[in-house]
Amino acid sequence: MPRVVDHEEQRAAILDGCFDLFARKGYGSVTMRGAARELGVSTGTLYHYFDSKEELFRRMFERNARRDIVEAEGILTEGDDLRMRLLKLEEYLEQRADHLQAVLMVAVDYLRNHPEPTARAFLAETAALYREALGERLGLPGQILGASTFSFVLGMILHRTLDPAAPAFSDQLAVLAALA
Amino acid sequence: MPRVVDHEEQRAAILDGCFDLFARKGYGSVTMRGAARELGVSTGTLYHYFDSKEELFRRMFERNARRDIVEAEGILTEGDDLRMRLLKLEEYLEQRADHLQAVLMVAVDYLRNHPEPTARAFLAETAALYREALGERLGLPGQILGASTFSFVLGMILHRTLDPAAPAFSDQLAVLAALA
Amino acid sequence: MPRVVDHEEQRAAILDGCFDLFARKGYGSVTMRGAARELGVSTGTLYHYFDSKEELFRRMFERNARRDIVEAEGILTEGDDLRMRLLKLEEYLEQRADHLQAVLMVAVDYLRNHPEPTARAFLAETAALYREALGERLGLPGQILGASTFSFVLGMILHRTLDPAAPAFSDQLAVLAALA
Amino acid sequence: MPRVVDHEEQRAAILDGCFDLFARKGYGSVTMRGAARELGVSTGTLYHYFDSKEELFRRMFERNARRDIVEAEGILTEGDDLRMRLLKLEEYLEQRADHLQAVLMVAVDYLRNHPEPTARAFLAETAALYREALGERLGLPGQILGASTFSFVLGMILHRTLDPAAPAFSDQLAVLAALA
DNA sequence: CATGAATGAGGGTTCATTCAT
DNA sequence: TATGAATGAACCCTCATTCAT
Repeated sequence: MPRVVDHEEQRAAILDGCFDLFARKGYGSVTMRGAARELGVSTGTLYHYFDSKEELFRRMFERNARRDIVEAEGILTEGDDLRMRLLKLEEYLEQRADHLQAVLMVAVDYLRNHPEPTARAFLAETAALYREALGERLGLPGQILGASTFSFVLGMILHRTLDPAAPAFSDQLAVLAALA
Repeated sequence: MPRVVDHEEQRAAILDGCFDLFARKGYGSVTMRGAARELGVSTGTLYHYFDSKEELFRRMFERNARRDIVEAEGILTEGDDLRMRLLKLEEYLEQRADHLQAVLMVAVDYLRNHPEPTARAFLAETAALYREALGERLGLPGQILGASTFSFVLGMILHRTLDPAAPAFSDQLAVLAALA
Repeated sequence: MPRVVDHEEQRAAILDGCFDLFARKGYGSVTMRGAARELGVSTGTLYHYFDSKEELFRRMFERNARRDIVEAEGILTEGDDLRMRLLKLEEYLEQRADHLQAVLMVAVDYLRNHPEPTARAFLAETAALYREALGERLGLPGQILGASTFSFVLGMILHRTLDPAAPAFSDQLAVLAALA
Repeated sequence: MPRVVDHEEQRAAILDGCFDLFARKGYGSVTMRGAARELGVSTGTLYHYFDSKEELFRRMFERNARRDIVEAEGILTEGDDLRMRLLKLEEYLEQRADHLQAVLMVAVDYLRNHPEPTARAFLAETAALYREALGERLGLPGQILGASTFSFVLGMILHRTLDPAAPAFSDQLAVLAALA
């Protein structure tokens, strides 16, 4: 037997250690050497577990998305009325604002570095995961309503990223709640 | 001082020729050599007019923003009622969807390549230009309402970028119009 | 000592499985990991049986040479007259052209990757095996005649490798036969 | 104007400086960094003049072939009878043995590193240059005779490369002359 | 005996920028 | 003013070999 290491566990450990790095610096600015150094392994080891930088990124990104969704589902408990659920959403967004900004940034960044259709498809799938979770948890009837709300959330996050002086999520969501 | 005129004309010509390049390939994938070749000048000339790739980008980006806004103002004519103005917005967005997606992408892309505060500040300013133009033209009372609508527009564009299967702008704006 | 038997069998199995790999991809392009995978063993096992990639190659190469010679001797039966034997040679060469090209390629390839005198000496020895077998089987009197014929055969193989449009072995050998 | 350098002259200077390196170490063992160092330029400069290692090699190889042929033609003067011309060939081969061995080695080496059909085609073309020059200069009637002689010459060179103890060119050519 | 995880120097190549002309 | 040759650090990735298990 080789060094007593559970292959899948190691992969997971690397992925977990990677998210921050990608989130902080962006896809294009993460170097495999840098990642290896940060993780305390060699570049060879990184390539032992992942075929390429892109594969490393994709697995990390998907893993993160699933975790985000689980976490969101823990907060956006069903059953309450819509106003209540919007408040929960606000709480979640505010709590995880930095993280979500990072996710968005890194997604766009990845897209720019990989213009191939497969990369687009990968991101579309992952975006759908988030969108569906949001629509479901918010109990919004109809696809379009869910997608529009997702657009709004996406936009608020991006808006704040581009301009930190953008209004708080709570204020913007209040507009939505008032209309609803 | 005819020299100066030529000088400024050259600068402008370079900037105009640059937007497509940045939009198509992204900030990180534009090389100064490539840009020079595409523009039919030498790298030396590029550096004669602009101190760095970043300066080239900034001037190009700002110039584009001003043009976008002028164009939008031509379409989002004031005077009509809100529903009418939302229809005009829809028309503008649909017409310029690709361009606006590119602008968004390139902005985020630039941010990732330049994490310094000055870069953030530059983008925040430019974002404000767009936001204010939108609020004004739509005749939305109150900053927050304007900012929220801007978030929504931003989100729709980004949503479509991440997932081309996202609902059409018209459908999403219809949700907004129905609420209003 | 059944252990020893197994051991030697394993070595032989590895060597036999290796030739194709080296022939197909060339010395420089065979990786120990790739070889291990193809053979269905681990890199560790490879290194257990052979000290280095070079040793693996040498043993494989020599083993192959011996087999080639045995095979050639089966075809180039003595006793016939020279013209007859040249026809047999032609038959053998045509039959095994691809294999012989591969042997030649891999030999040169190995030489380039190991410029040390010991590597040259190893190849010189192996070349002598082929040359002597050829001279003997063809019944050529004198070393120089044998060596010259060997040069010619070598040249035909290399010629065809460099330029697949080179004349067929039969046509070239006909020139030789006509002179003889 | 940029640094006063004739582009084509520089290219030629690099190519000339490269041959020895490739000949000495083989295609696979020449690194662009190493080549740059040896030539006293930076890797960037190498890539300024040649798109890739392969292009550098090809141009160098073809240039060398043309020079070889010009040189051979200077020695293998026409007009003499065949025996005389074979003596001249012997003189040329002996004089340039090391060089020709190197050419052969590097050609095979290149083939192993670039298995693509275009690489084969390139080598086939270059081989044809040598073959035709030889046939013409030796005044050999018929394609097959020329090609066979080329095979023989190729074989002698390779033979000597594989086994330095192989008979001298003169002795082997004497066999040919005796037959003719 | 056998495994395969781990290493890290080194591979080809890119690119923002400088500067002699 | 304009040119483009030159730089060299840094990029992603490979691979022979080692060694803990």
